[in-house]
Amino acid sequence: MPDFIIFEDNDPLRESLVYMLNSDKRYKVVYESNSCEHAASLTRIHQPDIVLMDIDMPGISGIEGVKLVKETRPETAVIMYTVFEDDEKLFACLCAGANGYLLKKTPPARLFDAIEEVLEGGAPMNPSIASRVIASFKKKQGNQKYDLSPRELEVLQLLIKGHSTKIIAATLFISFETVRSHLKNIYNKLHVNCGKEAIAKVLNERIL
Amino acid sequence: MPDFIIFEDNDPLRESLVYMLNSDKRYKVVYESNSCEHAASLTRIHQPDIVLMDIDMPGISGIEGVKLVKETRPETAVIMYTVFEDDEKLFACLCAGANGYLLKKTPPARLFDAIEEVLEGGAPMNPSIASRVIASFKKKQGNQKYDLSPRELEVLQLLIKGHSTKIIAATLFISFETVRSHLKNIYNKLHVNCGKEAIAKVLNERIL
DNA sequence: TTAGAAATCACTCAAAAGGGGGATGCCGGT
DNA sequence: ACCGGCATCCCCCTTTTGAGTGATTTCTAA
Repeated sequence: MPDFIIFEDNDPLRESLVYMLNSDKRYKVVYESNSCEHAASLTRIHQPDIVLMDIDMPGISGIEGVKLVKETRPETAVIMYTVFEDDEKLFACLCAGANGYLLKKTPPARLFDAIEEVLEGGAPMNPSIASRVIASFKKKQGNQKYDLSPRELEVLQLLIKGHSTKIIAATLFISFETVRSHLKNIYNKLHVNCGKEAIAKVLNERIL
Repeated sequence: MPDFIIFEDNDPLRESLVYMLNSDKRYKVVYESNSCEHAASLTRIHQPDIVLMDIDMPGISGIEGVKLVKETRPETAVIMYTVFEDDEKLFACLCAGANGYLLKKTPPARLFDAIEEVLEGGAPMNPSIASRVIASFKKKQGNQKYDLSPRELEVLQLLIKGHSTKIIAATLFISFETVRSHLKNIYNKLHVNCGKEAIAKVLNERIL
């Protein structure tokens, strides 16, 4: 049963979302909040599968909120639920790692579809949003969500072939210790703790 | 009259094969080579009906050779003619598209039978080879070429999520040392030396 | 019935990997 | 001129892993 957290400052709307989701026995809202103030710690504590996030909230915006959630727990799917239709906020959210982008005019039934869609790894969004995203692909290349340096990429590519630190060092003609440094930085950027996790993450999420 | 190409680096053997086949007025050897270096272009040029292919050759192996021939001209029948009886090479050849697999200990008379067999669309192979192929089909469904036990599969599935030995042990409610035993066996069966290589191999070759 | 697998656990030893520091030099932007 | 990112290297220390051996139990198939 997927766990939800809802960030939405409009009280009636938030409550009706909570009510809707909890009415469906497939879902469970484990937390609701009217601000992104503690998005990171809430995510760490509740380990939600899906986060519904408004953009326009007092204090920390939903765009920052997405970053906080994703940095804390990248596997949590974040669906933006907002009135904003302008490109700037849209792309800011997607760059921050949002999995879906729904307008508040979206009928509730479509919301449930969207939830199922993200659970299956999809990226639900309104048609008008989708077309803008497609259009942007002509130039925008969303590779570096992990912001790895060129050298780190080289090291990572060797790592995911299963090579040891020694072999990587020999291959790149640099010292063992340097490779270790790169690996430490890579692990931090990928939010993993060891090479095995890194390989698993990269290959499963086809990051490279 | 079916045309032959023979790839065999052992000169006396290759020459005797050529002599044998050309002595039979039903067959014609249109080319012979001691390496698979130009297997693709030779196949394109001579359009052979049958290729006799050794496995162990300097440079490009016969296994690669089969691929080259089959990619160039799928209707050409390839008969592997080799001393190797081990499963790994056998299955590699069959996966690469070999039509038959004969051991060099096969008497010449049987070789002619085999040629007729492939010309009729059959798949000639020595009984010992055939039995291994049949045997492999029982398990081939579940996990493919690596014959992992059910428990080993469970461990491997956790491994490729990047989990540590400790975590795997806790997840399966077995001891740390048992997981280590399973991992050692898995590494042997996958022909790798460490977990990172195993993850890389499994995910890159989408074995699971 | 017995030989062989599968699964379980244990112990040793050495190598590899991970986490924490810190240091240097280079380069680009403010 | 200064700061930050990048790449390079070094040290210390702990944990994890790999490799080798060996043992027990259970179950199945020859």
